[in-house]
Amino acid sequence: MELPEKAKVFVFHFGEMGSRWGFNRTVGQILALLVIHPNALNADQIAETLKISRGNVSMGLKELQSWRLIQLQHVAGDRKDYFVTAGSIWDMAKTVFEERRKREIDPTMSLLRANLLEDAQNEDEAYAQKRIEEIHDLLELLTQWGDHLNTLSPEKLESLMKLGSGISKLLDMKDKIMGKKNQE
Amino acid sequence: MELPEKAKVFVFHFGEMGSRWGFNRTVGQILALLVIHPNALNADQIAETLKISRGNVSMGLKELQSWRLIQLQHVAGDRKDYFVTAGSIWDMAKTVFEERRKREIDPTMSLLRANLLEDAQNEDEAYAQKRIEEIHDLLELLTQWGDHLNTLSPEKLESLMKLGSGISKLLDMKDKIMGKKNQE
DNA sequence: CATAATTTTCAGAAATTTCTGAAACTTTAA
DNA sequence: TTAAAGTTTCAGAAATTTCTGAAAATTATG
Repeated sequence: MELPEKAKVFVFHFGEMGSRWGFNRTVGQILALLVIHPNALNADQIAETLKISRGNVSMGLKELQSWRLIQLQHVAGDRKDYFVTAGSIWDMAKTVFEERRKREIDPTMSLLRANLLEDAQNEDEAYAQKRIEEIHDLLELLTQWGDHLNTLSPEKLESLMKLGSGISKLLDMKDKIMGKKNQE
Repeated sequence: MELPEKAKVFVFHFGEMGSRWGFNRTVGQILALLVIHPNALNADQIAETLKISRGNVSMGLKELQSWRLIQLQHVAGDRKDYFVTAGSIWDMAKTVFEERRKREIDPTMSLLRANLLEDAQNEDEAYAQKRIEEIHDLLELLTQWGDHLNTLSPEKLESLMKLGSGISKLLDMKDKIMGKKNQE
């Protein structure tokens, strides 16, 4: 299956960018291909289209499944495994955030927390701990906020994001109405 | 300068994680070292502490400066260049977001936009364009939102993030008050 | 200006990551 | 069962990234 030029550019770009998002070039290419392809594809088709080895495709598909970004789909009368992307673009973005958090933020948080449990032996260590605490608190704030946003319905989330500068006004409004409640 | 065990663990961890955040191991280690160190450090001190070559440190410092994460600082009576982290942890996080956006999101957006300007030649291309448009719109929404959040004062931003599930209520409140205004 | 101190550069070495393809394994169905 | 169809694994090859260290370039000082 020969890819039209436009599609090629897209797939290659996502190959390069893919590495920024936590996976390697071919994994990025496979995902991009599945995103723009209207039908489910099997491993042989992917290998042929991207001109990569069958084994590499197998590993890439496994990786994408572990990221929950693609799904196996059976095609009637065909024994091969076919794959499609899992959910909408929006769903996939959410999944990438969640997975990256699990893989990158959570381990860091544990490490920082463990560090903060120990006693500082001198002034320098006390300084280091202060900084580590700042990092920890920032990450905690960010991840908790992410969790909250995740609980919002897509519509609410979208309307929140589209508020733009309205957010500032809304916050003022809230402060006026809620008043001193939270300042005791 | 020998690093205490606790500091070592932190620095090495950020070395590993650093690569996730867009730079390589030594760059991550140098940044981590500067974060927890109370005083400015020069290239020789960094090289000795991290046991890496002088040339590598030079490249790493250049990289961190291009990220605007560290700053040159002169020490009276010393000709060497000393470095400290640029701003608070919060400032640095903001900077990382901004820089990554510039390096990763913006080029992707241009590519997607260019693709959308072309006409689809057939049904498959039309499908691909639809998906590409979804990605484009999502990225645009995210980056614009990021821009808005960036304009908020740190206090407001923090109070917004700490709202937690209050966000949902606040949005409902807004809808009630603003009423049908936006639904015409 | 000369030279000493410091930083930067960059070719090649080392380390790491990714990829291939043949062999091993699994599943299906005759 | 057995064999055919399909998938996964993984050792070694290839590609890529990172690192070193000596030489070149830059900057400061007497």
